Amino acid sequence: MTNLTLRQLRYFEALAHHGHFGRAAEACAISQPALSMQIKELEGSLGIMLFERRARQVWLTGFGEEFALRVGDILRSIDELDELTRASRDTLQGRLRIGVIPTIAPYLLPTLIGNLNQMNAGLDLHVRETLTPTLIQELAEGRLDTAIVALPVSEMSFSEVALFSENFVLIRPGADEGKPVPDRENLRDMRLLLLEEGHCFRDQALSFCNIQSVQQGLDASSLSTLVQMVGAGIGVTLLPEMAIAVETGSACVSVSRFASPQPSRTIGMIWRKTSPLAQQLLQISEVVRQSAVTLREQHNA
Amino acid sequence: MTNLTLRQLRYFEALAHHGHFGRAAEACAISQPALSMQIKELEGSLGIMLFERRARQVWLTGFGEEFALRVGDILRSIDELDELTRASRDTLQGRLRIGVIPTIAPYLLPTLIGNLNQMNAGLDLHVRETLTPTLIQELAEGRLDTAIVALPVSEMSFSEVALFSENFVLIRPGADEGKPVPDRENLRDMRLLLLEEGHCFRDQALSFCNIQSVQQGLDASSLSTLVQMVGAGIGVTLLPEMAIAVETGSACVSVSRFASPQPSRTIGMIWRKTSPLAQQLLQISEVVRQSAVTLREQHNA
DNA sequence: ATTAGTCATAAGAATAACTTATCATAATAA
DNA sequence: TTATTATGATAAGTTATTCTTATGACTAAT
Repeated sequence: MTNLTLRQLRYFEALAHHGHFGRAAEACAISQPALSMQIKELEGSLGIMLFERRARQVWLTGFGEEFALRVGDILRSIDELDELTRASRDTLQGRLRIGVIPTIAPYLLPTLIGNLNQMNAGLDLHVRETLTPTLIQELAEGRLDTAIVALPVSEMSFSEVALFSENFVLIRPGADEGKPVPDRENLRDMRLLLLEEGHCFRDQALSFCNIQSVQQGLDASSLSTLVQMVGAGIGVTLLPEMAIAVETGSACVSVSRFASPQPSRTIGMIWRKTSPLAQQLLQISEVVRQSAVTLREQHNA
Repeated sequence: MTNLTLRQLRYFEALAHHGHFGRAAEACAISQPALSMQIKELEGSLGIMLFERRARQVWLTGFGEEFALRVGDILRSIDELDELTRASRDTLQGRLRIGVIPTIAPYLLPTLIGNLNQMNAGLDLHVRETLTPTLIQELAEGRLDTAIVALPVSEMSFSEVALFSENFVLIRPGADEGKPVPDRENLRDMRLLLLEEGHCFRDQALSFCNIQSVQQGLDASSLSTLVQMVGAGIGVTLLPEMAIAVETGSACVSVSRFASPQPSRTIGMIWRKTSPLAQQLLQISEVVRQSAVTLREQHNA
């Protein structure tokens, strides 16, 4: 048993509906014998008659009626499966697990989530905020669908697309407002406050200053803390552009741009090359890019 | 679209479960390429990837998970369909529409319904009580599955089985108790009360008396009424054996058997020769026969 | 008695599904 | 690195299923 087919169920439903082999067959776009055979096959494999055939009419047996009710439900479920598929084919639906580094997440996500939800009704967004190495591992293991990180990541098995680049600005105590902006050489002699080990932004800042490491045990766990420390006069720090609006609102600090070439980093999106979502992730990346643009415009306005 | 098959869904479920083409194929008792092809076919017809394939692992995409949930429900429904079928194959389940003539129904049905329900848990019994011509028509039109009537019905398109025969007894006013039992010739001269036109029992009674019709407009609509009329001294009547216990309980009437050969009729069951229920109806007829036997024994005890 | 309507059956053609053999790729081991 | 192993994809050919057309059988209506 259990070799009944959806085809048989569809033919069965048609015959139950039309009560006439010829017309049911026509409705199924097949010949009458083809339908007769499938019905016969179905009844044979079930071991029960579904229809009573009489000279000029065909009707369901009692069992056939019960059967028809269930078959109707099943075929409707199959139809829904089709609808679900059609709805998901182009626009991404369902779960999307996205990882974001901590120096991007708090600033970009509010806008991004808003944009994604607006464009994509059926999206179930799971956000993971953690350091790049963890994101890379979880992405590789299939526990994330994509991640927003600083490029490059240089993983052979990942695709990456650049989204935007953001400059770094200098944050000094409020009292330093108006003082000349130091260049990278001078910066090395100032007390530069940094994020904890593991944050890519720490490495990017160090790299700009051409130093390998700093000795003092004052590393902060968030940009927000860094800015507070600068406000307290403990030292200076760098901030990615995107964080300025949020982080310097309340603290009394001075924000200065560096002379060209300004330090910067490139933010991009990565996913497994094998990911079947590649197509849609590329679309998503466009939304992310647009969210960053919107954010910047809001800031400048 | 819409040419996805149950086979594909079963293979899909197996692969989703095992996460491994080879083992899933083994579980489906097919070769690995066969499964690969069906999955590929499925994904192709859907237009979406269901699995992400990597070197040593295969997992569901987000859409695939949603898909799997629904597919699981559908396959379980199909399994239930099988169970329903297995349960219905031998013992009659579901709706059974049975017609019974009015001179049998009130006496036989209580016992019969009890027996059927006892033997047959899943039986949804619909009883129709009306005159033989109506029963025959509704049976022919497929609005009944079977009927219990007096034989013969002589319809070419019906099968009939005899169930039992029952004698007719004479019902006279209580005061006639002990008087000699008239034979059919004498009976013709007594005031014989009958059911309305259309009742087969009316014709059977007339036939026994060798008369075509009676003139008086005193026809009753039920045996119960007839007995009440006899009790009131209006005349005499005949009663089928099965009705005696119920109908003569309260009225003050005399019950007498005729001399051999006693008048009688044969009760049988009929159904369309084309009915797929034939097999089971034959079983049902055995239950009806047994119910009549039980009834008679109760009466004689 | 003949005709028309309807479903079943038969034979052969077209499709679909499967099997075995083989290839390609990537992770593991040497 | 290089060889090995595990695993899924592909190709070619076979088998099974499903379809079509032609025809038969039965029954109701003319």
